[in-house]
Amino acid sequence: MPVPAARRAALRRALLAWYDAGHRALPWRGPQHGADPYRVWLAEVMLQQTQVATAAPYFRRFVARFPTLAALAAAPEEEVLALWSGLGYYARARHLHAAAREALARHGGLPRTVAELRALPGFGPYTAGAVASIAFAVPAAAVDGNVARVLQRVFALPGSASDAAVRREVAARAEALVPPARPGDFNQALMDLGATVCTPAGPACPRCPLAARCAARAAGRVAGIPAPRRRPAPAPLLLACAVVRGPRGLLLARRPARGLFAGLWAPPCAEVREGEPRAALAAALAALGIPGDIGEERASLRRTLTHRALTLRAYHAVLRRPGPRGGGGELRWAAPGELATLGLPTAARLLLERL
DNA sequence: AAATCGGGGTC
DNA sequence: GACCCAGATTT
Repeated sequence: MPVPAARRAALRRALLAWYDAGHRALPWRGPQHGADPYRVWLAEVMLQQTQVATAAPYFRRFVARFPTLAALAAAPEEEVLALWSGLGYYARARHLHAAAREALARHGGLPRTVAELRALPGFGPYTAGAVASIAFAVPAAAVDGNVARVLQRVFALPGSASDAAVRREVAARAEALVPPARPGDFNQALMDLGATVCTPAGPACPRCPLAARCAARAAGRVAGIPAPRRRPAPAPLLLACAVVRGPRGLLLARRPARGLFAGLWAPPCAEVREGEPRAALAAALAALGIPGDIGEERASLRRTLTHRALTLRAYHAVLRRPGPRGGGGELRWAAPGELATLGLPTAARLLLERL
């Protein structure tokens, strides 16, 4: 169903006026209108499935170390992951790094069209639209969780935001609504509104610039739109980890390039079944080329991720042969003071704190 | 279409 | 504990 032109114009006007009257001051929003495309991109990636308050300190550290796309492209992946450590969804960092190199080589910087952006690693429909509209003033939609919720309510589109048919309908409305002028401000206004006013629970409708034009409000259905999504319970996962100490610190192994905590450093771990963690952990050490003997359990930690109920158990272990010599490989030693500068997942940091 | 991939904020 | 967050990629 198309949005009538008059309604479209009224929604745009009300939203941009609200945005101009006092949007949030955020580290990636430059003082003047034209934002730095690299900073816009970095912010969008960090903000994927991540709240503004969580991402902001990471953003500051990241741009301090890598102020430009060229600086990022020149860095080793290892350092990029270290700066991402604790933020989660680490594939984002690897894709960001790969995309920086690719964009520099092929376009001399970030390309300016949705299609070209979309072809880079880590650019999905949302991020391509957000960067194109905010950094390059391309009238493209950028539908994130906030925008989807706002539009579902404004147009009274029932159902869960994860439903494919709902997503298609919301995307179509968003495309039709983005104005040719100030598309980036318009998209950010929708996001700000969703984050600060049209919140998932207990939205502040009396403060909403769109309240008079909101179909869900008119129908008294704001609380039921969108419908909550049901997630399956996280599957249990037991990881046994070897705590190996040497003269140069604690032994770390790089996680495999795919899967959980991919590419990060952690004590050598093995996914094990309840009951035989030691044998499985010994086999994992042998597979790494460092056979060892597994001793007593030293610490354990439970942690729930979105789709995993993680249990980590740390076992004291002694190598039968000397461990790795230098860096550059899949194994390394880390002195206690070094851990903070390395890319470890939060679960591993918390486990080590308990030793 | 469903699963995978973190961590934290919020009620 | 449930639900969500400026989602993308793989299967």
